[in-house]
Amino acid sequence: MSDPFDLVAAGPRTPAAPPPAPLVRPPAADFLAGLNQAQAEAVAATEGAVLVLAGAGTGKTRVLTHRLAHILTTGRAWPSQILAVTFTNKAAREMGERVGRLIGQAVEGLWLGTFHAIGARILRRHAELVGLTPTFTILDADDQVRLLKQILRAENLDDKRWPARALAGIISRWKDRGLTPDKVTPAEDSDFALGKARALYATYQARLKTLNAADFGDLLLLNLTLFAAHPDVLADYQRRFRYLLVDEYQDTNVAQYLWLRLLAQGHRNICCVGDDDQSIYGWRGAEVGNILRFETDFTGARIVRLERNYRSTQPILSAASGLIAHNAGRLGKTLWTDAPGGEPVTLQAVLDGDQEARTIIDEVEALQARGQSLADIAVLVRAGFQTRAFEERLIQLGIAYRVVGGPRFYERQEIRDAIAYVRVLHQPDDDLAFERIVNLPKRGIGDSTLLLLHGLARARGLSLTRSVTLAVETDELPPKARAALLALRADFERWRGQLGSLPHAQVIETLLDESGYTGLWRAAKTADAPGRLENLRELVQAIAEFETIGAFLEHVALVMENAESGNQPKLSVMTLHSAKGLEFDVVFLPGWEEGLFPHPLALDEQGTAGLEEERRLAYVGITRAKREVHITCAASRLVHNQWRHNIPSRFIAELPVQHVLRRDSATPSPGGFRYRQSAADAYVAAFAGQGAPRAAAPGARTPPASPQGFRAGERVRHARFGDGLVVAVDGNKLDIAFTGGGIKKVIDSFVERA
DNA sequence: CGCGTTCGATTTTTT
DNA sequence: ATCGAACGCG
Repeated sequence: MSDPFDLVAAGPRTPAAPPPAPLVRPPAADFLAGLNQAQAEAVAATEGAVLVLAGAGTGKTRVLTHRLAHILTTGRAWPSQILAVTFTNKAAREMGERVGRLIGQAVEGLWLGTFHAIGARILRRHAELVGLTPTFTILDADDQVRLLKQILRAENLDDKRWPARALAGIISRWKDRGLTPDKVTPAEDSDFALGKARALYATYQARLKTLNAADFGDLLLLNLTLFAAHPDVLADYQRRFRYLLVDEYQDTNVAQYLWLRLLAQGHRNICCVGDDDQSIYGWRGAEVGNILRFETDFTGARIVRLERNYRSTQPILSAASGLIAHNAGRLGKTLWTDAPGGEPVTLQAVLDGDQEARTIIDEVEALQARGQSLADIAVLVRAGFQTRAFEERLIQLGIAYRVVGGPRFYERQEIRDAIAYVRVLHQPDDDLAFERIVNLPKRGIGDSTLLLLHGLARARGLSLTRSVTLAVETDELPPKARAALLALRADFERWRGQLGSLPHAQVIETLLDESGYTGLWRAAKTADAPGRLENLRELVQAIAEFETIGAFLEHVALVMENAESGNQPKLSVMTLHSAKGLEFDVVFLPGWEEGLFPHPLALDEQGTAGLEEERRLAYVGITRAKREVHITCAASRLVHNQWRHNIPSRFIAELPVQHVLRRDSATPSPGGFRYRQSAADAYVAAFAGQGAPRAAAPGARTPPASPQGFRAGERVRHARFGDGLVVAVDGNKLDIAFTGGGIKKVIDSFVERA
């Protein structure tokens, strides 16, 4: 059987071209200095395939940036010969800035960006080879769903029973796996619309092509199509990219993996950085398998482990390690730190969500009173709805906070509307954009007129804009609609005419005013209208910074982010997912209950993959903290206006008790409440954390040592089980979390210090 | 065609 | 509870 992943091994080796002269002349800074041994190894291993297993807080970004600087300043490659991919724009930006700072000058010409941005860049250069033009539109999730909804209706499928959203998800997952419609086998068809999903996918792709559009998944998938059909184009990129650098490799999906494999075949210098324990995006197509299989995928790959943690205290690391050790199939890393001391992770039971918010925010105030900046405190929740209780409390007390991961700038209604105008201006055939604005503000062009235009467009194989030109010549339209369309067409022609002579930003400002769109918000008396007008002004300002409207639209679709307002320190409230990659002094982890965390919808029917991903999420949460972690669970919670009663999360019981301090609520309260409070404490004690020392018993907290002197937190080696970390000590019996996975009880005389 | 009411759904998220 | 979409009436 041929191994589909044997591409690199089989590919011809590209002859090496002479290396360029060093970018920066001596004194070339030594980018290996100041790194620990593993970090230096990861930076110095420039040739061949390298996997850097970078545990949380082990200096991953440092390695990435130093590696880039090292390659550049030693003259191994020009910036334009390096491809560095990330998942988020933020990560790409930070990498670029930090490399620039290291080298002492901005690096020009680097292929540094997100998978999607780079995919789009390549695709635009060769668009016609995959049936698009270089100005193709990039559809976001919203456009995608609208389009699918139209297709479902056209197929007479009940879009209530078969929601377009769900279909969008199915198609995206297929694209994540690198599957074009013809490659989806009947067996893989979902039960969506009675097995019609494959056919719908094909229809959708055909529609995209006629719209001259690509969705996010296509940005990579069409690269694969392009490379498969045009080996010369691929060979060109393979020759170009001397060094490939990939961040967050554990989050790559199959399509991204295949893309990397193809591009890496030239010089075969690919360095992937990631952490299998922080893979939390399986539900959107990420394949942990990519990182687990790296050694077999890339022949002769070298693996470097970064395990020395510079972020957290030992109790925090031990708690996290003990928890994640319950996962099977890990590559295995054990984080450690030199830093002495540290507070145990605290665990507290509360009665309900409100009390949880009160308890946590009280603690935030106490921290603040001790001089702790709000900017270094975070509340990390499992699900979005949990943020509400905290927001209410924070508003009530007037504490500055920000909820990370709210609607993005370009997802706001007014911005999407305005951009739809710009899209029509830039590409008149953009039907989705046209539909959005044709009757906004109201011009008397309703569903019936639109339906007629659609019919005409389909019959003639034209775009909507073009069918408007035809329709206004006939008398099929109601006079009012006809006049409105004529006026709109004339408007667009006028604005387009201005593009030659006036700056685009000015044309777009005119467009928004003259179309009546700005007026819509000026007339609106809702509280958010001024803010929306402000956003529109910001948008126009943003346009001015781009050479072309095309470049601006690319930016909006792929890069644009929320403007962060104000620089006053704020408490961060966000989901565990958005917290990945961040760090805080103090981290609060509310909602550790069965029914919420692990989330029932994440637990798959069979197998433990879902549970393990939830556990990794918990691991990500704990490892965000530098100094303090506070976990809470509520006995009852009001969800969707219904009381739910939960037992504490199984993850609580999985924390090594030596590093957990159970805190009983000491809130002075009226009689009945007090009784119920102690009931909540007893409740937690009954289910979880039984062995954990209680805050009420001060002085009894010196970590016990085994007869051989082992203490929790120590790294040990066992002849049979390998390396591990002591997570608990009970007499001469040690609970050890082994690197290979699992916690085992071992007699202390069978292990030695590692 | 536009507005108002009713019904239904509600993990995690980037691009 | 709350938000969004869909349907039906004026």
